[in-house]
Amino acid sequence: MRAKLAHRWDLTVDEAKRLQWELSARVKEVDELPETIRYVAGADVHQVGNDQMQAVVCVLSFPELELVEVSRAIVPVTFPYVPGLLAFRESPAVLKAFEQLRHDPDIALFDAQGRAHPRHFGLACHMGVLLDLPSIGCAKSRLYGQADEVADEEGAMTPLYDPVDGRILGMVVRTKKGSPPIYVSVGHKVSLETAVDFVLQCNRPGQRLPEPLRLAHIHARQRTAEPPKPSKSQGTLF
DNA sequence: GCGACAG
DNA sequence: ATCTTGTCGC
Repeated sequence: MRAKLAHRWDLTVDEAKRLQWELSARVKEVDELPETIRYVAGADVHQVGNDQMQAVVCVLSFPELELVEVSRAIVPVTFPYVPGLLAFRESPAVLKAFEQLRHDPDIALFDAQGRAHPRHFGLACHMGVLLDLPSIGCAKSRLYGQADEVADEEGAMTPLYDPVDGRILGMVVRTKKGSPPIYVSVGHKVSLETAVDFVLQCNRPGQRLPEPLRLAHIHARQRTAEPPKPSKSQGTLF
């Protein structure tokens, strides 16, 4: 699937922040997803070497959670890691991986924040808006917001608040007893309630991360076996 | 000025 | 994210 909205990515830090403020107004925090979810996507990005980003999108059937497709894209690094501007570093690779999908997902989970972001526009919101796809942010650690401690019981959760206005930005969820909680927030076209419920439905017992992201993480870690470059010596020596 | 800071 | 093996614990 291709993005329905596009913009340049080679922006300055200030321009990028301004764009986030503008685009954050386009986020829809109400459920606007298909009656029946057939495919769920999980996207993760890993840095390869020092100058390349590799994105992997895994599409799983729902609610079976069986892997049906893996898309992979490698793109050169064009933006530094700046807290709050992760999307400008990883999105080009993510969008390319989504373009190559043969099975379009009904919703996508991202290994990043959604509305739980200083400008309420984390990577999950960014991808959801550009792809016009229901999306959910599911990060392994906190970027922005305050929350109480979460009980160490599977399924326990507590709200994540904006320190400025007290608004609820997301939910801190303990998906696995004894492990750090995950930060779930709205990406696009879903309510926070639906987002949390969906993440839990994608979670396999004993796992900290929802299956789509767990698999994307595993696949993204593996470097693509370099396609044998056409070489004169190949097949012509001797 | 100081601490915090998705991946 | 990455540099990196074994190891302590359920």
